[in-house]
Amino acid sequence: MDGDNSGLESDNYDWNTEDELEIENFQSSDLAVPNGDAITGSGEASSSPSSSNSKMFDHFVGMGFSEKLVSKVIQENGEENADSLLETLLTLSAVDSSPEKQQQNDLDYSSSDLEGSLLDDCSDIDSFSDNEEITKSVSENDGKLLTLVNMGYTVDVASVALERCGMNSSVDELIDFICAAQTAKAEDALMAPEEKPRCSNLTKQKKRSYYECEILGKKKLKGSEKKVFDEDEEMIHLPKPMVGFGVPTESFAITHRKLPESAIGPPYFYYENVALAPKGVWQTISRFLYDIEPEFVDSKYFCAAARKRGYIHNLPIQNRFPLLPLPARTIHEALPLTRKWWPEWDHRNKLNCLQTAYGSAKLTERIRKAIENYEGEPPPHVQKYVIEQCRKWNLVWVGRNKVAPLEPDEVEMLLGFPRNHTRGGGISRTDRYKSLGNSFQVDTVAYHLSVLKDMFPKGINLLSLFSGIGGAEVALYRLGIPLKNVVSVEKSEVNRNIVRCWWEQTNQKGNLIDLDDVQRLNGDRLEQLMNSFGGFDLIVGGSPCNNLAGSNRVSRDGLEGKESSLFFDYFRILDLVKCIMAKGQ
DNA sequence: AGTAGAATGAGAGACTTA
DNA sequence: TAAGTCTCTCATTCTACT
Repeated sequence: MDGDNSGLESDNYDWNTEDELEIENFQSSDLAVPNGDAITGSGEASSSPSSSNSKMFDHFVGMGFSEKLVSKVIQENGEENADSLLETLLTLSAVDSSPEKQQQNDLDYSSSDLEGSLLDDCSDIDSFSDNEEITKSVSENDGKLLTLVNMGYTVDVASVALERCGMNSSVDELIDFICAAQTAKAEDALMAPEEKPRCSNLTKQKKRSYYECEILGKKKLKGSEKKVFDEDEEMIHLPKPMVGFGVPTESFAITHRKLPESAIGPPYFYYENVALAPKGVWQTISRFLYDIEPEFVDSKYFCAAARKRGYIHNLPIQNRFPLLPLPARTIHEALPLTRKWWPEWDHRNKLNCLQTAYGSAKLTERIRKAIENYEGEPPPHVQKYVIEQCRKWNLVWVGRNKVAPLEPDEVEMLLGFPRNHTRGGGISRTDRYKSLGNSFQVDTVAYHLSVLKDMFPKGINLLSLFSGIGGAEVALYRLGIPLKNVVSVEKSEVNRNIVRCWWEQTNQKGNLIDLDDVQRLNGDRLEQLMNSFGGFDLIVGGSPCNNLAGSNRVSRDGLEGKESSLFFDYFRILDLVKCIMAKGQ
């Protein structure tokens, strides 16, 4: 430890939340949609001529233009050029929107409306990005209107916001206005008049718009303006060394931080994902999770294997303590039997990240043969090949010239789980590796959660989302924090069985409720559960990393990817719980 | 049907060198 | 300082085999 803590200072993060900047990025970029599909300029409408008419019509009506206006403009201009159609519609509607008419408009659209229009708008936005003249040709207010429409708001909504906030208002102010109106309306619809809790989702739609900006920003990276964009948009820098607010084995520690008002519990929450996500992902996650700075930690400071992860939580950070005994932190300590066979030319003392795939027996055989071709120490090129493969697949030495992948029980041990935690119950070896590879490093998580022990001597109620094999539950149990009621949501049946089995084996006194799908966990169900035991003390979850992880060559689509977009369900549920608990107070 | 083996790079940070 | 090199990454999918 060189005492260089600069990497941990707050200026190591760039929390540039300049709305205008992001909106600019948004405006001039291609569009992607939450399911991960990029929408190309051609658009669906033009790709299916048979339904072209109705689609173009529906497309603009769906954006909020009146049927009459759309019909008229299509009639006059044809439908070949969606860009010029939109321009005409925007110009006409801006002129047409009298204040009286706007006052009557209801600031009402559902999230599906937003998504729908976002989807539908793609071709237009893409084209706009290629045609700066169009943007320049409209007036300043038309530009703001266009920006809002591009972001998925209907023309009516955008017009009303512009009218109410005044022509000099910034786009950010306009978005704030729309968000506030939506929230007020949503609360009216959802809550009884006498009970309207102060709900943190006041900023939800705004945050959502940030998310959309992020998608666009990312797409832009792939374009010709990459360099400019990189310069303009400072990304989060990972701290070096990656020890978060502190780890037990290093002297450095930050013990105080100021959380944003909206971030403060109850409930406490704890979110986890891969540290090395595509650029912009952690900024988005952080913005959704109440602007809390992520704590990036490499579990190599806790055990013998690296695991670079980011954690966002609202837990206190002073008086943390580690699980005892402290785990072995070198390969030789963790796997003493390997020491005998470890060649001098293999200088590894830490394993790389324990992933879901593992080295094959055939590979280890090839390595053995490659080494056995030589007497004594193999030549440098062979050494290089062997070391390369060993690092790539986390192979360890188990005999003379013989390497092997870690056994599942060794992975369990390295990750802080009890031996045979994932064994049995009909799970295959491959699936054990997969479940373990997707799991928490228990010692790391427990260190962060340890502050709860004094606060909840009688135990906690836990909501565990994306539970996997129960890393959070195991961490809390090993900390000696009683688990009173645990609602565990996990899609994989074998994983649910593993947690259930562990629950029974450890003679838990509490109540375990397991559910299978976060997307089906709605407000009613949550309220019902929370009413039965009085709310959650802690909400833990590491949402899927499939579309964020560097190992994924096929679908590293970012936070809008098929699985990784489930992060938004984590946020949704967290926000719901906050609302319900606020209501109950 | 279930499992293991193998092929499939990009992206980004760390580090080195000119 | 800039460019080149090295290193690592909670994965996916197809094929062959039992």
